[in-house]
Amino acid sequence: MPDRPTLESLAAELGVSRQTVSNVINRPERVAPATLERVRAAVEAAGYVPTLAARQLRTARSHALAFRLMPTFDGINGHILDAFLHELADHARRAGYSLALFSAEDEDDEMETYERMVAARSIDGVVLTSTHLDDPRPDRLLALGIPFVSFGRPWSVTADPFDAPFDWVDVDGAAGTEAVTRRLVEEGHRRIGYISWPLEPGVGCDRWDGWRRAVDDSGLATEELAVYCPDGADQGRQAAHTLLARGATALVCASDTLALGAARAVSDLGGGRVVVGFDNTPVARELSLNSVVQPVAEAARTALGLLLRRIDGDQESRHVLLPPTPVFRDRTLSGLTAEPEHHQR
Amino acid sequence: MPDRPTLESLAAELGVSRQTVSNVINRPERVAPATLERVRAAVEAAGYVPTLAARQLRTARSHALAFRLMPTFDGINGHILDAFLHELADHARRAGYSLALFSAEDEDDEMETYERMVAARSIDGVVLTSTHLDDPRPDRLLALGIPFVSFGRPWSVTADPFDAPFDWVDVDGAAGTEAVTRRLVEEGHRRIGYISWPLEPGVGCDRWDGWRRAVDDSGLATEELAVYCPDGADQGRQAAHTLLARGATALVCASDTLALGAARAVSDLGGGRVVVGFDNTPVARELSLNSVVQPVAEAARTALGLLLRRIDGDQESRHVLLPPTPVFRDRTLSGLTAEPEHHQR
DNA sequence: CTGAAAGCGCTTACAG
DNA sequence: CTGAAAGCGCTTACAG
Repeated sequence: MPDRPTLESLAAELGVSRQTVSNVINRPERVAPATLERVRAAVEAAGYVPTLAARQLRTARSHALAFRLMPTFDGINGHILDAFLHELADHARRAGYSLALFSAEDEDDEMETYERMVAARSIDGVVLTSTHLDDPRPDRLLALGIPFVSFGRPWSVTADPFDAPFDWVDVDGAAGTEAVTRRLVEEGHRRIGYISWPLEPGVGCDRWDGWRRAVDDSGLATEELAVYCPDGADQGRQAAHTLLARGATALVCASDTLALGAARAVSDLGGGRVVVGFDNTPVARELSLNSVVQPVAEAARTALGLLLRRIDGDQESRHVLLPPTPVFRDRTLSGLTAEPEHHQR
Repeated sequence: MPDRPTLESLAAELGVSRQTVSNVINRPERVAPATLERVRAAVEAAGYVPTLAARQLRTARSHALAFRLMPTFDGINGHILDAFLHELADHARRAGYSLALFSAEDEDDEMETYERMVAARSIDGVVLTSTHLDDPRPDRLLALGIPFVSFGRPWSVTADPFDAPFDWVDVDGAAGTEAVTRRLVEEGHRRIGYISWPLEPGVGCDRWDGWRRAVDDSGLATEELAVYCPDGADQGRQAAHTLLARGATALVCASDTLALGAARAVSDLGGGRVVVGFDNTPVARELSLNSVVQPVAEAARTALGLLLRRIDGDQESRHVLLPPTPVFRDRTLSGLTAEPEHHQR
């Protein structure tokens, strides 16, 4: 048994040229059936796998995708990104791509890392996450000329995300809070509060918009029933107390963290009020909180598909908005039974 | 400006040979100061970065480490692995290594992935996590001959982990629960319960051991004050009720998930009992639960150091056990003030 | 359908 | 201190 089989050593052993072996692996249709079978058996027996570096050097394709691991300041909400990464790794592998994971200090550091990776030809594309208002990264990646896809739409005061000159996938948060709110209206609620972080264009604003639409459509009061505060359980609890004092009977929250606090406020007052969070995090599941499930697996699959298409040279920009699904677990909500656990990893 | 600078194009431009440029990058001490400076300036100006694949092919080193993203069945406890991965990515990058992330169905799938990566020469080493009783992976990696380090000691009924023929880093869970329990004894508690998943060698058993040592040493009762149940908030709550009924005034839990449930049981009874969890997860922070902080950053740094040393040919096996740190936040604990938040990411 | 040739971009001994 | 040569292991046109 040689040190490690190569195309050369295998070919010599079989009495064929090494490009025949290469063809067996890369273009089997060009090889005669008999040869094909013979070579394949030998490849199998030797446990031969082409050396990645050699292939990369020759094809100028790394079959690797860059992914920045975001600092999870908040491990509760970081859950969505974690789940997204899992799904992405899964689908990437099936497509023959690997994930080059890295962490960065800040966005400049992040961009420098992409630049270095591109210069070293060690990645074919980038998966961006956690886009925010006036995010400089898409433009810089566009300038770099590296294919990329964003999980998260470009947030902007002026521009329409559907006009963006790059691919993105996002979850329609507004649709989620709207569905939740309409459901609460159907259940008979007339004063439905909303708790979220400050309202500049972004995730919180998007979710706020859904609540507002549903409440407006139903002719219910809105103004004094929205409270804006930083994302945190304590803040959510305080905000909830304010809203409950204003007569709210149900609270729609922009995150499970806020909902966690809101639920405590409700229990401070002896219960009987409904709280709904967002993201269906592990805490929500453990505490049987109502929440909204993001279709993370579908988002990851879609993002990967868009990116691979880009890498293959497609120039057209695509934008995909996916609908989330409310999950009601709280028995307080009349007539509702808890839905089966969604074991999204 | 050429398509993309290579050693060749840079050398031609500067009127030197390409190995001189290569020397400037890899062995600057062999180059005359004047040449060095001139070449460096050109490299900088051109934004030249060596193509990774070519270097890999030549040096037979990928400078990449494999890491399996574990399915996080439980996003609360999965937090430690997430934090570990962050730190690992950080330190790896500083050491010039990248992380090849992948997900796998099960351990067979995981092993096959390592084998393929080794065959394709696309990784230099493996970082193993989530070791368990009779884990088959270390032996298989040993047989593969690929350098690896394990975050988690080898759990076994018979063998001493310090005799293992491979490198591992782990957190001394027993030391954590022992410290916590002794502290509770100092605070005057005489009936201190313990809640954990079933006691086969592993993390739960290790943490149990610390509690038992402290309780035994203090001459307190143990037998009826330990309850074993699956890891979950509901289970923790139920177990806590059992122990509280047996007169426990403090509850040491093997996880924050169990502690979350136990805290609810305590509040069911009107409070006044102390609960301590483990891992200092985001939930514990949000809910001001007492917990134990794992030194994740140090574990990641140590693991990487051991692995790189292995990759460099060191044959000796090293085993490192790191002490965790209790964090008391609950004001119920007399005389204690909340410690400053540990913002481990 | 199969094989001889060229080359991807680097680094590593080895002469000079 | 600097340069000419060889080669890492592949794949891709191109002949035959």
